Amino acid sequence: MATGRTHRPATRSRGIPEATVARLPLYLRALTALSERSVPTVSSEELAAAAGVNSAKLRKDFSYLGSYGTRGVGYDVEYLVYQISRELGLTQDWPVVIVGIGNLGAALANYGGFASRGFRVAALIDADPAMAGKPVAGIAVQHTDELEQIIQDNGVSIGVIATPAGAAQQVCDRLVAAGVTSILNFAPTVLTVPDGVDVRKVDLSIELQILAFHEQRKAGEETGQGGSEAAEGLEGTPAPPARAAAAATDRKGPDGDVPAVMPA
Amino acid sequence: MATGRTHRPATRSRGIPEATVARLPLYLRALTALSERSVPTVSSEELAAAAGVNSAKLRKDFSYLGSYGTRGVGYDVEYLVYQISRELGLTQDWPVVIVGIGNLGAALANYGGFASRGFRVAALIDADPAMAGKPVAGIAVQHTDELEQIIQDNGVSIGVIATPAGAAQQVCDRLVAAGVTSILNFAPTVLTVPDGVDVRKVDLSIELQILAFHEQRKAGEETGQGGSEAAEGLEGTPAPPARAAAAATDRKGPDGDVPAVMPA
DNA sequence: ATGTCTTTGTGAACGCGTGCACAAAGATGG
DNA sequence: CCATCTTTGTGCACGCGTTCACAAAGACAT
Repeated sequence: MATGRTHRPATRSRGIPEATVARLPLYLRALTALSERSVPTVSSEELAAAAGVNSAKLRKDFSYLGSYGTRGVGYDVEYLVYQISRELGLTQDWPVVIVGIGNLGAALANYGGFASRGFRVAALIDADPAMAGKPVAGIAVQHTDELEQIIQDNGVSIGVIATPAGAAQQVCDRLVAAGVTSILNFAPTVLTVPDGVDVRKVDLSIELQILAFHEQRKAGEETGQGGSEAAEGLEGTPAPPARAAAAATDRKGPDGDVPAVMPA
Repeated sequence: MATGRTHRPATRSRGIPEATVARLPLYLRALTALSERSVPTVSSEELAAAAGVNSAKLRKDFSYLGSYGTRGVGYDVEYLVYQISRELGLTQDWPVVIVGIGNLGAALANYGGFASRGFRVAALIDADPAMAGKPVAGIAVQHTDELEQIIQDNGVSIGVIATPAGAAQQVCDRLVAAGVTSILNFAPTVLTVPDGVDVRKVDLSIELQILAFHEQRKAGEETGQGGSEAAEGLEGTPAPPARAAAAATDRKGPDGDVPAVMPA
């Protein structure tokens, strides 16, 4: 409560919808590009196109941050870059540790997108003693034993897990115990964390599976036959006695392309 | 999604909600683990816990697929594994090409999660002539010139883009022109694609930025003052125009979005 | 068979996010 | 100073997704 400022629109700080937060980095990227081209101002329509979203949505998103635009003109690029950066907390430097320096971990360490936006790789950690001391992306890999010390010394609050699935939870526990409160998880596992700790996961195989679903659907629509009818192939699969039969008959029908969805 | 008109007027193409589709891979993973432990059946409560979701949500998700459970008992693990696999289109083999074999591309090529679920890396493609022929993950890298031929010969419909941002759109266009209809994009760029083409993006830096936002919020609550307070520093200038100068100084270097891998 | 007990499947209410459409705000020109 | 034109900011309606709560369905014991 610094100034006696009348209550700022409650929309401030707390009220920003999660969906909006997720888009802010997108806007920031588009704005940065404009900034580099020395574009002074931009309209919601133009910026929305650059970010790949609807202009109304963009305006509403910005409205949660405040009234930073000028009617009849648009938004001041530099000003908006600063406001969004501040809102996202990118005006400060975030030390990050990457645990698990395999192919993915190394790729992340080399990823320019990190350093370019207020994130600094404070340390690379791996459980393999043979990796210790080995330089990756210009940084010497350290052994897991030093994990706690590293986090404390650097005041790290964000950790990236790029270990095999089997080690993820254990690493996660140690990170949290050491003080990390935000985790970006690349391991294909569900992490359990105490309240107050944020976890975001990036799952490569899941993304592909989702694409496969749509791909199959597209193929099914074209040919008039989809994968739905595959229930027949159950013969070879171990299925529950009664259930297999029941489901099969249930879905039998003209087989058309009656999806596995049954309206009541 | 990504960009362009991914707006699906919901042709009621399929009754399965997008949110449900996104969770199916999660259930599948948990079920596979149970299957390996030879667990015969599982209740919605147990499975939900393993997948990290609410049990009611899980039951509703499954209800879109059909009635595959047995009241009083639960779900037959093997049967459900098959049903979900089929629904996701994983009972068939999907040839995939990875374009851009830098650190990230190599990591993806080595990622076991792909091959283990019906995805087969048909080819690795890179624009650097020096990479051609070089084996990565046991597969010889091929030059971009052969992209179209590779896609046709292998009947590839899913492409993964791991190139620098600058090359992404161009690669995307070529992939689409050659017949690819689903794209997984790792480049920090908004891709524009024609209708009928699905694009999913994985943006490492965006995920970190979202974490930073929450981290800042947490820090702000603790100290009783936080990021919002930072606004005070600028409180003197309510008008955008003057703001530009101040904001510009804090942004050092043009950096922009440096791609994950390889040079342009 | 019948009753009890477990777990599913789902109707209904609720909340969030999206997109439309328009009034208000400010720039611009006469 | 007034008229006109551009673009923001937002009230509102709609649809999707989540969650609750419970009846129905089946297993199991007696």
